[in-house]
Amino acid sequence: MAKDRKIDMVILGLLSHEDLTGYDIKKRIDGAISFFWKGSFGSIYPALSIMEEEGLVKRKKAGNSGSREKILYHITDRGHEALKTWLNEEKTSNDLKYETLLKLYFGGAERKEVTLHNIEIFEENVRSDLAVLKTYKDNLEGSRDNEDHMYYYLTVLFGIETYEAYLKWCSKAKKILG
Amino acid sequence: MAKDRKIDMVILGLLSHEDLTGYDIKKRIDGAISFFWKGSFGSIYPALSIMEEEGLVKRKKAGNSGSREKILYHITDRGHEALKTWLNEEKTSNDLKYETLLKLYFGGAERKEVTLHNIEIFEENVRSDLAVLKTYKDNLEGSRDNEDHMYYYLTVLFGIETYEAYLKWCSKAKKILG
DNA sequence: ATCAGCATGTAAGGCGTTACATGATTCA
DNA sequence: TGAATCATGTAACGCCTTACATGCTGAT
Repeated sequence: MAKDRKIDMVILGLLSHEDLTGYDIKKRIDGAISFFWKGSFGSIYPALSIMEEEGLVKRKKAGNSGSREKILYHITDRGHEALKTWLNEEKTSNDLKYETLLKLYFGGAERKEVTLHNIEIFEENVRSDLAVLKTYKDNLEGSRDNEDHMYYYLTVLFGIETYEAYLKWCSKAKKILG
Repeated sequence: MAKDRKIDMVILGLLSHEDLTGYDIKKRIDGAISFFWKGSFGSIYPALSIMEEEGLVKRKKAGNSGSREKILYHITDRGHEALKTWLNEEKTSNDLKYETLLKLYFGGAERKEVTLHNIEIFEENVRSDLAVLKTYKDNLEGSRDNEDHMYYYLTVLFGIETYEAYLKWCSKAKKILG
């Protein structure tokens, strides 16, 4: 297995719920996951090929006759093992790159208004993302169902908690700079 | 200028305060900045060479005689312009990769205890980082000085606010999972 | 008919890390 | 004298993004 390619784990995690095509995987990543991870076709398709060779996933023909194949991937037992091994690894690295904070930190090189404006841009983005997260939360709380949704629910709660902290900070920061 | 190499801006930002060697720059990045940005020698030294060619920084000899040169870099006017241009760009992308949340999201593939344990690992890391940030804050509030420290202070506040939100979430999550 | 979305993939290149190589200086 | 830290740099490689190339399918 690759040393550090987390996209593999994203794919295995998604496939542990259901069989998916590469295209489906991309859509899932662009959904709720996009708040804490990203991935492009250019990383997904090659990863699927490599993992197929490694026996972590396998193809399931959707049985379309003459047309271009739509490739459904299925997780294998070895794939499940790899996923579990990763979940049990102590080392978990969160790689956070806030360009917003970089600009803030070096704000002294420009007029105060520029920094204030940058905070406002950040604030608006956070506000709109937070609104999305809250609809996710409401939907999840509306439909009372199985345990699997709980993990999804917890990531949404995480997002809401941190985004609200961002907003609180924005107010404070604007006041201090003001 | 490179399309998207933010390390350039980190370097220019640091040099806008004082002349530094590549080694110094690395130390600065590993300090307070490390909470929201990272950088290694393997990216710093090449970036300095490229930026020197572009006229954004220039060397200042420290005047050491026979020994291996210690290279002090100084920001040029063009460098200052580049920094300001970047500060004024509307597009600011925060690239956050939380492996912790990835593991949480796919927690359904393992026993609940594994997820609980992963949350606890996260919680402990956050707790110790938060303690560091709070000492930064206390030091900054102790020494009442110039405006430049204000930007640094705001990034520290940001860290404290979000880390406290993380801890709040950890408690909630453990209760929900428990 | 045409356009958006479904679907798979490749190529080029940028960015960054890790590990290595080298040597000076400082302090116990 | 030996270890830690200062200091600069390169090489190999890994990972990812962007852009491109190609064609199908379903709705209006």
